[in-house]
Amino acid sequence: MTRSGTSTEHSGSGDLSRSLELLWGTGDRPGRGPRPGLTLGRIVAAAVAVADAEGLGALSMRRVAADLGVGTMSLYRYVPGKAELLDLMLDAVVALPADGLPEPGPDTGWRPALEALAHATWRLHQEHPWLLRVDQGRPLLGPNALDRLEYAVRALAGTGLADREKIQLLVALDGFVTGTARTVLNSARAEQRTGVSDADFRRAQEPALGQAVRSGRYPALAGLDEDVFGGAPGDGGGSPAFTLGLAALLDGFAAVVADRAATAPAHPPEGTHHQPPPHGTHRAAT
Amino acid sequence: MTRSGTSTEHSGSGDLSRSLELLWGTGDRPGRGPRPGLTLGRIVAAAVAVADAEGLGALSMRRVAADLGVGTMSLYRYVPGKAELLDLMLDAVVALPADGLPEPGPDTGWRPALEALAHATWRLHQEHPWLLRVDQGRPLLGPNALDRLEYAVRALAGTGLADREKIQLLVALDGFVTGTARTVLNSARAEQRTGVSDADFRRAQEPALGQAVRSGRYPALAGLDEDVFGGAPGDGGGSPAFTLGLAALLDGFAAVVADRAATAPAHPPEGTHHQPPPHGTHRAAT
DNA sequence: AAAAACTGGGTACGTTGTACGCGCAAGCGA
DNA sequence: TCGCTTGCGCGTACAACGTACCCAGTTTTT
Repeated sequence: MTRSGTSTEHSGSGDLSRSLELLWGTGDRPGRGPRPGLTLGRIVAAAVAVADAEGLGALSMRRVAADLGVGTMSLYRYVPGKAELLDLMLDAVVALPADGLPEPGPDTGWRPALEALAHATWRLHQEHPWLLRVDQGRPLLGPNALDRLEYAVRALAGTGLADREKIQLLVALDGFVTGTARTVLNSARAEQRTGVSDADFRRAQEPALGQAVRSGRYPALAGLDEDVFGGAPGDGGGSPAFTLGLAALLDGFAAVVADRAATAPAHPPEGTHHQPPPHGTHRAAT
Repeated sequence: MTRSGTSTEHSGSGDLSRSLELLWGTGDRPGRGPRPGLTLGRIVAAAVAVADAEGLGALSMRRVAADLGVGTMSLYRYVPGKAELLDLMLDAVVALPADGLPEPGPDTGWRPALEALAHATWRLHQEHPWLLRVDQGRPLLGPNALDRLEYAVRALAGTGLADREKIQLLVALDGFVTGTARTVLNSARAEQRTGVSDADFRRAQEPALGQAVRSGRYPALAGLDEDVFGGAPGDGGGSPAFTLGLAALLDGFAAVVADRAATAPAHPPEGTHHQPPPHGTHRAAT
């Protein structure tokens, strides 16, 4: 991998430090040769536009170059390869919504903040359905991804949770959102790609499934109402499964938070600023 | 798509009924020409073996054919294309574990059953890390997938939930499991593919992240303990985030179940067999 | 024996990511 | 001012992919 000609479909290939350099963009022009005719930003934006409009399948280096009116290989002056381009696309797109999320102060609790974040993430995946199809090696933390993380951690600041628990909780929440989003997006994409609607699809399966169910091997399924799988999958505020699951998950989190607050009441859920522990146990996050 | 030569990376291409036919295998030999030298099962098994051992990237029609000692194009006598092969691989692999899951009788509740199912699904993804990388169009329900669904629905039989709610709950649960699995698998795969360990990775990010955090833009992150992201990700019983999230989610489900049991007490959580409603409202699931 | 139906698979095409290297432009030291 | 160095734009070439097409060979039916 990474060695011979064709290889990559994944993000995050070899040169990690190079990726980070691009992500955090020092952007120091050495000023010797001719002035570059392109910018990283333009390339990433063009790539995102292609993916948004026609899906990841249509995203090729040739295509991006053509859209920018340059030769294919010119892109490689700015980006080491497609993998790194995907990393950049990811961070470009995960910026928090401009209209803002409710600021999780000590007055408002963690829950509305996390709920808003979950909905924002859900919307993010609806708007960029290719996000979950990127063969992401490891989430390269760029500025925008850090913004998101910062917001999420800030939301949990007032709780008595240990730092490690906070991260685990956030990973679980993100996993839930992306997992359910994946399900809904797969259906939506299949529908638009094959022209077969969800209902048509179930109708087509009916002969085979009907026979299977009637075989007696699936008694519980046989007892279900007819159209249990129907019901407005991806609209507005998220699918019903998303709504139901999110509420349940946050309820569960609330129990954990209440428990930690009870056993270690040094951290009242309502407090102005705090966290002046002895000293020295804090430092930069990695 | 599906029209010109190269196209597919997704599962579930055009001919849906053909896929179903393969999945449910009528297997009627017309008996005229020479006897086939291969079987669908052998092809699918070989393909799964390749994917398990070397990942989806190594899975090509040429490779599978070579492993079976036949010409590449011979495979197309058995399978319409790679997309359908992937569908078959999926259903082949999602069979419930042979050692069984706790049978959700009226005596034992729904929770241990769903918990066991969630862990089984988690393990499934650990054993076949390529599963979540398949560009699945729509989950083609094969016999094994139906087994899984049957088990899950049976688990919820005793609860007072509406059928639609049961499905939503199960979709949410599956979304959570696959979502968190994806996170863990991405890390693991990145580590093995690039040779950069998780710890190395964080060390490599440290210069960029450290500077970013020290910039003051991320106060909440700056306040975190050092190694919050560490801690045995993918071992044994699931990652810490998975464990924590699953418990929380099931707690939340429990509240929903309790609520439904309270408002419609016609369905006691403990009951022998039941569900003889007037009649006619039931029929096959689709 | 001839015909029909089927299997095996070689060849060829279009598409992908990208290694390599050439020609040229812009700034620096002399 | 000259030329050297550095970097830009990009044409060509290659290996890998999925698979359309088609011919040769084998088995069964008539």
